[in-house]
Amino acid sequence: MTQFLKSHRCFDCKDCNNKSPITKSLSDKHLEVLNKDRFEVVFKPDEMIYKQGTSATHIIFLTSGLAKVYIEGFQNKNLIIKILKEGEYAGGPGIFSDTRHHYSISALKETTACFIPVENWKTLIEENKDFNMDFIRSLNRQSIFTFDKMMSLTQKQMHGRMADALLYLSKEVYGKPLFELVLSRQDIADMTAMSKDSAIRVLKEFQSEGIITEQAKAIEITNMQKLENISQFG
Amino acid sequence: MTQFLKSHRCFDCKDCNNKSPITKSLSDKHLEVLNKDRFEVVFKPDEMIYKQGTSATHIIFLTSGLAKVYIEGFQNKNLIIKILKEGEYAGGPGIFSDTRHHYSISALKETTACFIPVENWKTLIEENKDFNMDFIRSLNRQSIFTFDKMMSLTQKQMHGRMADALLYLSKEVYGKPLFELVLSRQDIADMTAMSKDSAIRVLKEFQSEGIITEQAKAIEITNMQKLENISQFG
DNA sequence: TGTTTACAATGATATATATCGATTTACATA
DNA sequence: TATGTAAATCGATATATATCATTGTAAACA
Repeated sequence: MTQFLKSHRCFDCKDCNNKSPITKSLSDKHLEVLNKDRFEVVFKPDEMIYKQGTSATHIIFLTSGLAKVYIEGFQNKNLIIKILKEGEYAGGPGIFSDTRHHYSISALKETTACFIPVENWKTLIEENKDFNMDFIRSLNRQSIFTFDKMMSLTQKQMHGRMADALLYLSKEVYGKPLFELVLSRQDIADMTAMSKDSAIRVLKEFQSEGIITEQAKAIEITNMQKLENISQFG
Repeated sequence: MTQFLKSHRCFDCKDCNNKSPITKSLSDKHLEVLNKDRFEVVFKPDEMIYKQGTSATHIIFLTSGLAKVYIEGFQNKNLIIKILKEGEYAGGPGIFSDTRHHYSISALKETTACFIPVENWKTLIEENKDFNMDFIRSLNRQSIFTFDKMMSLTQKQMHGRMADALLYLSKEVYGKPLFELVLSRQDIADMTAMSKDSAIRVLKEFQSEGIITEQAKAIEITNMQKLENISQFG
């Protein structure tokens, strides 16, 4: 008989709480609301967590692993809009509007996602002013992030966009200049809105100019200053 | 002595109410909160309503006219993200996060904007659940709109992007296939993330193919079906 | 009326980027 | 170890787009 585990890693939202800034302002009572109907699912690399177009019934928190959030376009062309890491959540803009997912999320490595019903999230919004404001603030930060990305993608050429993507991975996702590369070349192309071949070429150029070093499945940024210059003027 | 008029056009938010869906759920009491400290300013064409980078202290409603919302990039390259029309509002993602404006808004023709202090807006959010949900919904719809734009700009080539811009103007801004063109060629270029010269060229091509007709300061879409095809496959 | 000025248009050219075909490499599996 | 398969690489080429220099046009103005 199939067993659905309530929790693989987290036994209670209280334990998870310190990982996710968004839930900071919740009282024990409200953490219990969050905890009540949640369930966790473990995804293998490349498995889909959300599928664009499906019904948006749950908010997800990543309790472990890494996932890519991407919009599926025409002719198999995707655009990766962000990388989700442990402790971060994703609702998607459809949550309270048309209740559909406007992007897909898939696991980049073994990843655990915690699913929280939208109705419970709504309860928190309605009953806790601070949480509500934190949520709105987080939506706003999302927008600012998206605007930045849009400017990078539409106004810089390939080298500048690639620099931005590498800086994003290094600074915001991993927090260090040497990081494992779970993304394929195609993924990197999808982050920078260029063809796979171009992504390969630009990365090679960065390597031969000593800006990055690639060994096995890792990338190290060896000349951060130069990369930031390229980001700014490329 | 300089006179600051409380209102040029609207005497009370109650009168304005039917124009703006976002305020639909407000009671008389809360409309009074909205009304209390608001003030209107008339802008001449090309004048700046918000300047990117400045302090985000007010939400604005357009009570008349038309304005462009755009992000100022590097080397004078701007990206127009939307056109604001009568009854619509703009807060900007900085409102409740870093209290800075992340985009500029300037008038495209004589335009009246009503300024509402952020604190009053916040009061409404905190005291009226329905309004709060409407506001969140509206933020979400904004995000969906931005995602769509980002996909258009990064995954379509010039003709497709131009088609999208024209369809946007026709369907969402003016609501009809014949409309006055208050935008310059540079503006259109800034909407479609291409150079001014390219924008001119693509528009000329659309004209010679009978997709649009341009007379004086107006554009008419004469072959909507064809334009939609170009939008989809270009 | 002529003159200025900003905007629009256009052809020639340069540049950025995508595409294609052919190899190579890495890795999983028999 | 052999072998199949997907991913990465690379050069040649085609295409899309920007840039530049020039001309045209129409509204504003002296």
